[in-house]
Amino acid sequence: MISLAEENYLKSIYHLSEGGNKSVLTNELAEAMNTKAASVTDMIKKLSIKEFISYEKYYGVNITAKGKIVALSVIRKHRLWETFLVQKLGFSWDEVHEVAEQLEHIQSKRLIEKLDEFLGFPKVDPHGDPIPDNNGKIKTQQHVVLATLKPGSDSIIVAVKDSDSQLLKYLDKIGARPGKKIKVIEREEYDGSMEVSIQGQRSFISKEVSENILVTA
Amino acid sequence: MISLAEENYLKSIYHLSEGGNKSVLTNELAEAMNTKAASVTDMIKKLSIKEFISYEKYYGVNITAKGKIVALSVIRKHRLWETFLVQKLGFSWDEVHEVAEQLEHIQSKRLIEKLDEFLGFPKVDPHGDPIPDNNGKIKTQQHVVLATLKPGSDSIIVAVKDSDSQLLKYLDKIGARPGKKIKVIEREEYDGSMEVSIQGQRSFISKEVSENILVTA
DNA sequence: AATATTTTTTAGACACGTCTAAATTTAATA
DNA sequence: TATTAAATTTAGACGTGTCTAAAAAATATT
Repeated sequence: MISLAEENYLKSIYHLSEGGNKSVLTNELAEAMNTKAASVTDMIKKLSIKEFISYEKYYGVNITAKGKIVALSVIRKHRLWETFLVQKLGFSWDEVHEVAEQLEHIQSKRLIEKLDEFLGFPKVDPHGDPIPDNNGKIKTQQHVVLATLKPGSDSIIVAVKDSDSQLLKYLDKIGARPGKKIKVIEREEYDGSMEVSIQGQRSFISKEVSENILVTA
Repeated sequence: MISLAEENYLKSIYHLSEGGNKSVLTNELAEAMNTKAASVTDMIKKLSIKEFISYEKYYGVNITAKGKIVALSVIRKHRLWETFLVQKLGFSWDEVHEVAEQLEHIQSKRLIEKLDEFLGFPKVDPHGDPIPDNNGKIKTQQHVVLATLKPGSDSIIVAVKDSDSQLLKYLDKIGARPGKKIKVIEREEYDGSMEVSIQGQRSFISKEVSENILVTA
């Protein structure tokens, strides 16, 4: 059996390693998990014994294939629940993260299969992030950070990086949701801020914001 | 904050005390919680300090008004989720209990309000048990155990006591679901078994079964 | 009423997940 | 390269919830 804490660690390691493509350092994890480095070391040892990660002292951890399966299962559940909350219960996309953090730990294969079916087998969640399938396969989206686009560029928003409620509320206000067309009108080299147009609505956005918006390449 | 274990104990105490109408003994609780008497004593002390129950050594526990609020909130969530699983996800009523045991601990007022609305503010769950309202008010149903009825009696099934999957599957087979009319054809005094008719379908049921079926008075 | 039995509580222990403070290792800097 | 700084691990502790074995209290039996 895998505990709630272990699931959360694996999910975090998966994300921080960008899907298992690089190692994750103790302090990074401590920051992400809102805990202390010493606690991370303890948990890392346990996950290592259970072979969910490989771990070399002082050099960070790497998630194993076995660990990835767990992480992707949790991520799948998280994103399906978020979709449910928005599409069926009428939550707005900035309200779903915390609740989904709890729902993602419900253990029932059947529940997730039924939920997936009930939602019409969605491919992405309300933030545009891809939902891993039943076998842990995830479509890595071909995307680019809005901040890197040059003036005149035309593209479509595919996802939002951060799930911070404040950011999402703001994006909602300027109409920036996955699927919408976005055009870069101007870009200020000094601070990286830009003027964009989303469905005719013009907005000035800071670099912090444009770095959180992912668009088609 | 109240822990998962504490919520489960309070729920159990509420049920065993029949809604707070009698005290609950340590061994009863241990049996219900699938744990040892010593563990129950430990937890009882904690719940007592937090004033969810009152407790006199060697004489069992009584749930307080404060404890009842917690218990009823958990029961409300449990029954709403069961309703969701059956009505929206297509679970059968014998499959929902375990999953609802997990879902009942999700902490989000908003989620439960939305879910309630999504389900059309149901008054009873799939087993016929009343769903407490937002303020912890619960309609105590006027019912009688089928086992006590005399031959010739006509009534309507209102609920099923046990949530055991085997029992529910069996009841499904003989058509015994809340809302259905049931007539006692004959009753064997020796072992308490009876022949009943549900929508024209005749079945012989043992005393164990008839004691789990609640009907209108 | 004295003794035996059952129920409940206490004492002491353990796994989990966390912490602080100190020690160790690696990386950075002079 | 010697020293300082930063990151990481170890040691020892704590709260939660559980357990077993033993002690204490209540109930039942002779």
